[in-house]
Amino acid sequence: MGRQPCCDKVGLKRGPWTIEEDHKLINFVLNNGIHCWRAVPKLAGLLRCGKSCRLRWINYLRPDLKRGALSESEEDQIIQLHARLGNRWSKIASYFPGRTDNEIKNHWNTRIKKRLKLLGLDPVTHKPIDHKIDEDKTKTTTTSDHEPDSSKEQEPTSDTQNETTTLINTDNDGTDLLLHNYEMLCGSLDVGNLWMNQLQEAININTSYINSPSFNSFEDSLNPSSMGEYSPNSIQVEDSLPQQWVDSTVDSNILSWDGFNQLEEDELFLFGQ
DNA sequence: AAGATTATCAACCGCCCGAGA
DNA sequence: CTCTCGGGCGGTTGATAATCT
Repeated sequence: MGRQPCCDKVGLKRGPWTIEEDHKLINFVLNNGIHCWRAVPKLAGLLRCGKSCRLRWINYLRPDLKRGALSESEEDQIIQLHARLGNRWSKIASYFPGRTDNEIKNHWNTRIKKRLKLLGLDPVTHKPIDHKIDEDKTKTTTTSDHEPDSSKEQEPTSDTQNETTTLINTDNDGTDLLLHNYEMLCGSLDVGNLWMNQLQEAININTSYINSPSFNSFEDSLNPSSMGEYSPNSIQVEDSLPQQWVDSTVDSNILSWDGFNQLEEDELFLFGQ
């Protein structure tokens, strides 16, 4: 029998999102917030399922996303958190404001795994590969910390919390960091200014980028003839969302930047979801 | 230059869980 | 208590880009 699918998939679009679809989703979320993902595609005029919209928003369109490659220190932090938490990517991602679980998972699977193997470490156990068999033999007598028992949530205790967060931020608590970022997004900070700062940053990046050799390919990505299926990878700058918007909407009135400045605080609840 | 291989990452799938009826 | 629904999560796939031969 099985469950019904999350949505009626007949006639729904799949695959890469177009800029137009992104605009529709962004515009809808900013104007209406998120109450029910299932309803979003219909209300936003998208031929996508709610899950797909949610994923697109969380992994790509959220304004607070930090894009660009993960630094080596971030990698180290991920490794240590993975040793503690296992494949609980969302939990690991919660220690990296602006990073998504998908991003961290991908990074783990494509890079960190290899890096650990090169170091002679098992990516699963985080122990030397040569000793894996021996470790397995003794595993029954010791508690494994790399595959945590899902029945007992391994929330860091005050001690482990300190131990963990020191590697996140030497002079700050990870929770505080998250709360700080949350407050930044939802609290007293004017989101319009936040966005305008990012816009300014994006403009600065673009200004230098225009003079770079890869600007031609960047220009191509803006060519209306290529406005159908597009790949963000083709834009070879460390692009944040606002930057992409600048790239794609600078001459568009689909989304007015002025509108962000007018957002009331009570309209910002969606950023805290 | 062209084809083959590898790397990257956005997106999808299916399961699980919690909330609410 | 049971069932349904929606959101969230982790695993996986597939398209594209980058690199190699």
